[in-house]
Amino acid sequence: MVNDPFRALSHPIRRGIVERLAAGPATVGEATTGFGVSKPAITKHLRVLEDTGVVRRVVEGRTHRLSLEPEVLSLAADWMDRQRALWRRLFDVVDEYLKEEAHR
Amino acid sequence: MVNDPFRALSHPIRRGIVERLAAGPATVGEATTGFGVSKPAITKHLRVLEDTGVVRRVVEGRTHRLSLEPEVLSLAADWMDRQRALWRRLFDVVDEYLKEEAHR
DNA sequence: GATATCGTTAACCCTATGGTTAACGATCCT
DNA sequence: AGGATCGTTAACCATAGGGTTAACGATATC
Repeated sequence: MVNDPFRALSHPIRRGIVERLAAGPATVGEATTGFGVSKPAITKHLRVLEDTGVVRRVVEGRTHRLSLEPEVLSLAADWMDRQRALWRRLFDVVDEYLKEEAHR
Repeated sequence: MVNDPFRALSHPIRRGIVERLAAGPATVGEATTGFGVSKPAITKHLRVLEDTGVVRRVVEGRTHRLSLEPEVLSLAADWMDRQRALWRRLFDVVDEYLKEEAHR
């Protein structure tokens, strides 16, 4: 509903589904069995993934084929990259400071 | 409580706080003003960030100094990297397939 | 046509989440 | 001591989140 990729990834089952789909498209059954919850629960998780644009669904007869739509996830990945770059810079600054300190 | 970095990042205000702290340590006031919510709301967001290990707090007199503790966020970043690598591989496979197809 | 299979929808439940106001604790400043 | 400032705690509220069972719709299979 809020189209937030981090929200989509905030539940381990949804991350699990994404992991499986990262290996290639799969039916709902293939992509979601073994998580230890009921089918309606799965349906809801899929709805979140679709609403946020992470997963696309194509109905093929009575099965539904899911595939990953990584553009939205890329937004999250890019955010993480930017943050990580800042952490690194922060580490470098601290490092530099400690070196300067050591010279006195 | 569940120590899940994605959960910590699933709210825009918490991501905002992380972004500010990525620029360097700051007091609660410095890191959290301007989000348009009350102070108790901020306190709760900070609690989530602390519980998940993303942020550390050192009390300095009446102010509290917050600093980023990126190890936990790195877990999330690493997960994103692994996934991204898989998407790329998936793209390559599809690319390869389309090329093969074109040769016929 | 009857039945099995894939997956969803409907209705419901409980807890977590995110917000508020009011009051407080602790420190700093005159 | 008295007041301003930083931030938290307490109590409460509304909604979202994640789960269930029961029933269904639509396709496939015998």
